[in-house]
Amino acid sequence: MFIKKKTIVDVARLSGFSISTVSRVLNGNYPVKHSTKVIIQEAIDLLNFSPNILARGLIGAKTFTIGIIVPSLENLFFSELIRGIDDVLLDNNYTAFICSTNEDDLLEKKHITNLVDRKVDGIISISPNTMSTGSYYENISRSMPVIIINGEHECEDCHFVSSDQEAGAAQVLEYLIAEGHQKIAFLRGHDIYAYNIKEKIYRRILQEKGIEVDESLIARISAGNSLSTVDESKEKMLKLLKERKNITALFACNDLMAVGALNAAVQLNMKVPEDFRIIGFDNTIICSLTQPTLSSVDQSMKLLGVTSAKKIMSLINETTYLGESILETALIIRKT
Amino acid sequence: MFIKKKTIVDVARLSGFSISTVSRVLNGNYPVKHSTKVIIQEAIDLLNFSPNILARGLIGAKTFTIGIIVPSLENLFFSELIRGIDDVLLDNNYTAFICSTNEDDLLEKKHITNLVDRKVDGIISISPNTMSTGSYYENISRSMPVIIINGEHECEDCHFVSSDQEAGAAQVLEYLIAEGHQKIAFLRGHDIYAYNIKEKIYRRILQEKGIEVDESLIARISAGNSLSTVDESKEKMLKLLKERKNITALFACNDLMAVGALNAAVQLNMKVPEDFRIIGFDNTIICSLTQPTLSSVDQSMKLLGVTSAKKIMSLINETTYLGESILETALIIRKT
DNA sequence: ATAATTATAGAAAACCTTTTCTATAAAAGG
DNA sequence: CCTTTTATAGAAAAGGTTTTCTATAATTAT
Repeated sequence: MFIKKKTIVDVARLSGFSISTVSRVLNGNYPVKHSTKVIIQEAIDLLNFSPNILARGLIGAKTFTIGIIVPSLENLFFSELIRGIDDVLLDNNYTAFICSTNEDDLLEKKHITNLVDRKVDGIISISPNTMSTGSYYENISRSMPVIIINGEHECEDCHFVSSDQEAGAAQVLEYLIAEGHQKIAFLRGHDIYAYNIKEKIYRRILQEKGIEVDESLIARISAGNSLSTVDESKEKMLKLLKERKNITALFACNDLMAVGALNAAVQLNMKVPEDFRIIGFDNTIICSLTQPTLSSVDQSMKLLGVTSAKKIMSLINETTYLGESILETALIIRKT
Repeated sequence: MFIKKKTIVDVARLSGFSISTVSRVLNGNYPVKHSTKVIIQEAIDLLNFSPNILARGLIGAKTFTIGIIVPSLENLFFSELIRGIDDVLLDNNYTAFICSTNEDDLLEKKHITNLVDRKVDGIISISPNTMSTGSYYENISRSMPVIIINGEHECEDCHFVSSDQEAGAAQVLEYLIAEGHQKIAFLRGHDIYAYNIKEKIYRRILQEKGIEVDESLIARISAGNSLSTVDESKEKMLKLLKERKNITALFACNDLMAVGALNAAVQLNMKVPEDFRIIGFDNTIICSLTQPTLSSVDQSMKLLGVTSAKKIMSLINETTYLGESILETALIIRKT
């Protein structure tokens, strides 16, 4: 029913040269006489031929494919990150399988095995559920390059790229405490590194500053990166703010949660930031869309993406990459 | 350096049966004696074998891969759409190459040829630049199923899934005019179908209602789906609102543009919606995050995604799909 | 009991490349 | 002018599957 794509055999036949020679022209890795190169190139153009990447991958060479595993595409954090990765991949003729786990362990595992079956040349996983999928990454990191962004350093052969979440979180807490806040709530998602590390810093800084950690000020929602995160955060914060009227500030683990909290505050007719200061994390574009605009910690997602992509390219091509693997964060104070 | 993945040969050797029989167990499309099936399955499990999808694809069968071409991932419209597609793909053991064109013709063409070389089983393209890439789609639609979402019906062998953008746009204009607005601005992006059709309706409805179309009220920004869209729209609207102080309403082609316009109005201390009514398009989650919340036209992106994915699955598997290809839209009036 | 059928499983071709090995022709060296 | 080297290009193997064709064993029919 459908038209067949031209193969290297067609080019060979038309040009009058052998398959091998055509292949050499295609890859340019062996010497070919200029005149034959021209003839073959003409045939290639005429037939509009381009090599079958599956066959190329099959012979054991590279598939020019990597896998990107993200928790969700519904948080612009990941969109910007992917944009950074994509830019580098394009330059290297790579294409990505973008796999969204919807923050589901089982799905993440399924994606990993799928990517292996598809012989990707490497995997970049962003904020993975390492608690549960750790052994999977451990395993595949022995057979291909694996880069973990903003994840836990538990996998021996994995490579890591992270923004300095500890520093970012510390800045938030220090800023709030310096402003005189004592009752600072903390809003986080489920059990992954990105939230755990922030909670750890939250506890540490409070303690350092002599503020007792009040467990009832720590709120947790089920997932952190879906469209429903905003609403779930709002509900959670509505409840919390009604119960504990002396809360004056919130550190939210990402911007979606922060927006939810802001919506809750508005509904309760609280003045933001006078009655209630809110600081989010990631500094996604959403921060400048809300009214008042949202304070947040900038992670430079695009750079995070570019860095990890460059790193995985050099791992695949076995060249050395000399670049930072821990990127700076910066507290951006806006109107909340 | 890296560990080699087990192949069907390993399974055959371990189980004592031939490669063919293992393949038959794997695919379940030919009869195999129960007892041997059990033995082979044991070997498969023991070796943790799963078939190499490249090899599978190479023999001409399916690659279980489709390509998704989107203008951007930085508009949540596309995120939600992909989510819908993904859900269906997962059920069918398909994986997608998600290709973002950044609204660039050349890149879109590059993606298309790349997808063909990778032997995808089909392509879903969302809001493509058909003006310029049309012939590409025309071409590949003869060799594989192609679905165009919210695009122009210019490709003979392509299949189309769209939300009823005409009806949605008409509703907006009729609503605004019924409210008494006469000076209605229109904000659009570059030359693609999604914006062209809305402009067409804008002109038609105004005319029908006896309002003369004022060309200077039609504003155009360079691209419509990137992070910079908000700011570019804001600048454009600032200029327009300053020049033409009698504008009382705006129909923006998507939510990002509408947010930009809202920001402009706020900066000019205009009361929204009293002085200036804004209606966007797509009804992305952003609409409920702004203050005041944004009115918009709902497109049900997820359904759009699910529908096109189901359609392409039935095209690939040559089964018939009986479903709507034009989905309803609905005007959602919020606070702008 | 023998012939004809059916159930089951193996052998080999095909899919499209890359790459190693081999062969030829041209150039260089003596 | 003959031998050795070099430049160039072809032949063939390999990569891991699916599938068609073939072969054997088991069953059924006569």
